[in-house]
Amino acid sequence: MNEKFFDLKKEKQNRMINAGLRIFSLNGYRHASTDEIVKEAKISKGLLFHYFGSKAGYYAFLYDYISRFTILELTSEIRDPSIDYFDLEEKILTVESRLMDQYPFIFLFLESIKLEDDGEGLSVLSEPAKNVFDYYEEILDQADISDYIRLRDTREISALLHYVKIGIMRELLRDRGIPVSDYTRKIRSHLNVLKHLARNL
Amino acid sequence: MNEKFFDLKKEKQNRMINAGLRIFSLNGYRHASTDEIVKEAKISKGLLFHYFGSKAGYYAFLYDYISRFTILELTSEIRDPSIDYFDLEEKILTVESRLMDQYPFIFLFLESIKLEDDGEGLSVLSEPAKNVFDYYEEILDQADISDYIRLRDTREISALLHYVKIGIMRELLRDRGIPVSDYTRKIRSHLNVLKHLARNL
DNA sequence: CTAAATTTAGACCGATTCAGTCAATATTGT
DNA sequence: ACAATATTGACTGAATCGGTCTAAATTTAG
Repeated sequence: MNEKFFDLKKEKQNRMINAGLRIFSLNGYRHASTDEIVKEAKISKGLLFHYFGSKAGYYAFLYDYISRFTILELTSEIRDPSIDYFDLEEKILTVESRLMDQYPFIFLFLESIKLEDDGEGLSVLSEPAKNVFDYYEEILDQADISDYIRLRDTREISALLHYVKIGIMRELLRDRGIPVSDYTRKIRSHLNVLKHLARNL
Repeated sequence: MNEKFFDLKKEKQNRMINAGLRIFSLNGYRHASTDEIVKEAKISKGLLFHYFGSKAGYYAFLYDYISRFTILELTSEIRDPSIDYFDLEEKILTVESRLMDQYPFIFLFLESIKLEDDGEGLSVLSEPAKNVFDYYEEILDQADISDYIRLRDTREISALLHYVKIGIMRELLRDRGIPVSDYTRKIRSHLNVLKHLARNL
């Protein structure tokens, strides 16, 4: 990629990043067209290829940039994960909300990579310092669950919460008019239901 | 469509139906190619157009057939929805399992229609007798929740369960080797976690 | 102000993919 | 054996694809 991309105005950078996150999440690598991406980003086609060289290069950049950024934000906010499990989940949610304010489709993009089956798309994904999903598992395993003795472990609730998050984010994909804060609020509400249920075990 | 489709061997009918359900769920109407569908269904291209006339006609058939079939199975199995809420959810799950044995991607297909934004794809969807999603809401609202006094209503748990179902089904989309029974078991396990939590309120 | 350097646009290209057709072949029923 | 029906897949023109390139717009330097 062309490093001068980072000299562009932040707003334009984000438009170019968000367009890719949305179109790739929606259609997968193969069916995501660069025409659709530049239209969404409101830039010319030449510009995309000027900065990223190729569709594959652009895809690789997005994955690398977004996964590093996510891990960075999580590590800096959550220095000690051995706190109460639901407090940790809330903290994670706070970080995710902030990330989504800037990149609404960030987690749908990461999720869509799990479904990716196109050879070219897959071959181009670098393994960033530490895989995002592994990182989640790692910190959630350190959480304190002593308040919920009847809960053997939290994996099932974490998985459940993950499904809820993805489900609500996919609703965001549909209607672009709805602000991100609405989704954060919804997710927090579901988290509270679960917390409430678990507290009373 | 050509009604003689129903004279084909059931196995071939189902192959033709399931291929469409999978490819349309995965890619949406516009990016789902008939080439990919006939390859998945192991039939020739001519055959698809012989029975359904056009891509749009095929899409319309799938929606109409699948949503009628789903409602039919639900109504015949659940004659009285005013039973205990979690018992009702289990009953629904049983019907869904049976449906997924025959059409593994049935609910992902219905879900994907919510995201559909292609003009031609949308214009062709007939409103079947009663919308599937409305039907779900209707019966779930009749459930008995007197055992869970602290639960104001079940909407939030139903929504949560829906997200879990869709999430697990999407995992099914990835790896075609895994049998449907695995997914049913997983969903049932999550349902049990929720039931267990709610019972102890 | 001007000229050089840089950024951006979008028409354009050859290749590929698309929905749909159709003449030929295979299968079925009598 | 023969007619009727079911099925195939090569083929078509149109559209779309990733990527290029020249020229215009904008910014920077003197």
